[in-house]
Amino acid sequence: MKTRRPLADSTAVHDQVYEAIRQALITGRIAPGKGVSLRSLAAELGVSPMPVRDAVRRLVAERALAINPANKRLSVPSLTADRLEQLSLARLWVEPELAARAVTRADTGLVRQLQAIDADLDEALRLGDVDRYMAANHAFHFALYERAEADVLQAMAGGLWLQIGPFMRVVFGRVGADVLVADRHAEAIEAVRSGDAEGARRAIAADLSEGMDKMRIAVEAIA
Amino acid sequence: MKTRRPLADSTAVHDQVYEAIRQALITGRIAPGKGVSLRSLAAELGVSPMPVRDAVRRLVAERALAINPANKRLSVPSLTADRLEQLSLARLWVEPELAARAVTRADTGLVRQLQAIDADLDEALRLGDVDRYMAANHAFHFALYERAEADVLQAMAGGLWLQIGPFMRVVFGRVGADVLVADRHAEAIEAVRSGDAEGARRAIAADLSEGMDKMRIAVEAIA
DNA sequence: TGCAGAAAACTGTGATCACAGTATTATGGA
DNA sequence: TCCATAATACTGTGATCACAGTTTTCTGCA
Repeated sequence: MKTRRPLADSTAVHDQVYEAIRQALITGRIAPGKGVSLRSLAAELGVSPMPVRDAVRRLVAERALAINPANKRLSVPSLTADRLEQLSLARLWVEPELAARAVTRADTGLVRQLQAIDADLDEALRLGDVDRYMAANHAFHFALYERAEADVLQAMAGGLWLQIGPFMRVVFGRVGADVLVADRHAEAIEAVRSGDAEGARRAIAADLSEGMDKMRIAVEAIA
Repeated sequence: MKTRRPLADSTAVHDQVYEAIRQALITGRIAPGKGVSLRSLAAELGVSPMPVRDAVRRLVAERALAINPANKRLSVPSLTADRLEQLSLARLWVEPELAARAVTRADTGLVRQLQAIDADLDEALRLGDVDRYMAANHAFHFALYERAEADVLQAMAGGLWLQIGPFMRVVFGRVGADVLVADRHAEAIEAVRSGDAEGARRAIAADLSEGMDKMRIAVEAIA
């Protein structure tokens, strides 16, 4: 099977594979605890195992995938209450900080972008489309964080989302998306619009805090 | 060149390579901005390029190595003031938290271990052995953090340390190790011994804060 | 001596194979 | 029908090669 492509787009295959798996994880299309393998992923994505190996290595480093130390097999980490607590704490520190920094660099274009994403998010909620909701929620937060121009912190936030993504999907898939209609996005947008950095910090902190609380309750109920 | 070894120790070759490069970075034996390559690293370590490739992929994901997007070549990231500020902020949040958690799980064995490492550190300082100092300083902090039993946070701290390591070495190599004789390790050990979580939090925060301040000044002086 | 331009060396990437384990499935006997 | 055991399939790991692109070195002309 010759998969050599004309490389019209210059991005390396392993980057595309990474992005594909990453999206699958963030939107929770791969369930926690589920086992995956290099060859199965490769077959699914229509590429050779080699770039998958590169992408997986990266995802393991980001703790978005785990290696069973006994048999060295790959799996999506299953979320424990302890892990959830640590991830919550970390998100609650880094993400409000990014939001506050973003405000000082914001413009009306960002406000419009956030409003558009939020509208899409609301529609996804109304339709009960969990996949689309997950993607829109991610897009909202990172459109904002991107503006902070703090690559180290943003990378940290990205890693945390990646770890918590599969979780969210399981929880919301069971509990129903209607639980999370109440977010603080409007509040955050207003803070960005009015240049209120501390307001944005509070809004994002509240958004995360409430979301994680719901997850905590749901995780306990499931486990 | 047959490098197949008897695999007496079960750890995979790419893990050993990772650890070797990691140590080289943490102790600053590879200078920031310096270019490296898969094959040169492989030759240096006496292994084939394949496990090096795996290890490097992991280090890039941890931002301990960087890929030049233009020519895709590897290098050790050079530290900017902006990057230093973000890393400081992140360390200042996560590491005191780990220290505080560690205290609640500490025992006399940990205290003795920390004292031993600190003694080694002091001797390295007296001898002016920067390599040994760097290794001992890392050992001290992570012997403590290890006890927190918070793998997510500890991984974050490890990643931050990995990013800041090459930096520290350059700064202290130029400025001389005598600048940093004053640390807060004794204070931290005492807090661990007496079970004072908040004291440990303060001690580690002060230790980091003062260390990073020195680095900030040195970086500005150099740049 | 200086400087184009060709040649060689080196770069990361991807494919393919071999290997030693582990897990799964099939098989045979009670 | 049930269970131990053998056979098969599948796993990650490492080695080796090919390739296209970039960088460095060498060469020959002025």
